Amino acid sequence: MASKRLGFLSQVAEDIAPRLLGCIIERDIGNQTLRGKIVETEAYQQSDAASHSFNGKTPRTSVMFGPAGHLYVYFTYGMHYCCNVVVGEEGYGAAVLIRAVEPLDGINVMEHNRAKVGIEMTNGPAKFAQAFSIKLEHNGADLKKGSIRLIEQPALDLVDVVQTTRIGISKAKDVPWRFYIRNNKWVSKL
DNA sequence: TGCCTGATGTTCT
DNA sequence: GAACATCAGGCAC
Repeated sequence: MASKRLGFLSQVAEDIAPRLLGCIIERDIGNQTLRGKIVETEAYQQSDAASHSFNGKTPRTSVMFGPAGHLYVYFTYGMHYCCNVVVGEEGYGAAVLIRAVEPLDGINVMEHNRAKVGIEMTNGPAKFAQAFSIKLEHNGADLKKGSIRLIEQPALDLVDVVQTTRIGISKAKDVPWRFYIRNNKWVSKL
């Protein structure tokens, strides 16, 4: 019964993170549909000290241990939400953080949500979550259906994908699991 | 332009 | 009680 769609999400996080670049995120708000292209991701998985799942399953991280293709939303720094795509085998805590997207449709709604225009709308994980109005209530949402959907796109040419170390973390900083689209202005700084 | 810091709340120890 | 996968504003240069 499992849909063939998003089947690639059952691979390991560091393989899926670059594969998600170029994929489309859709978000229904009222009678509007926001669409954005993923341009920056980071991989996190259970054996990784920087991952929320590193210390095992907790009420907060239980979604990460669930089936792939769901949304893991967490609240951080007292004021921000970040959203991840749960990946890998069920029972193994892995996810890919969506760090930045390129707005395609519903840009006026994103501007309203962010009170910003241009790249400031979505060039960071918390900015993206705010622009798309993704909050804790969406934790565990199914990305194959519902109001937030992930649309698979053909894999990008590897020459267009840049792989670097992750940013904004204090552990396992040397693990090169951050991926972004080369020469894309919507990628977050640093 | 780039560094520094305050804001803020959930989670875990 | 401390850590935290952040952001934005203020200030120095």
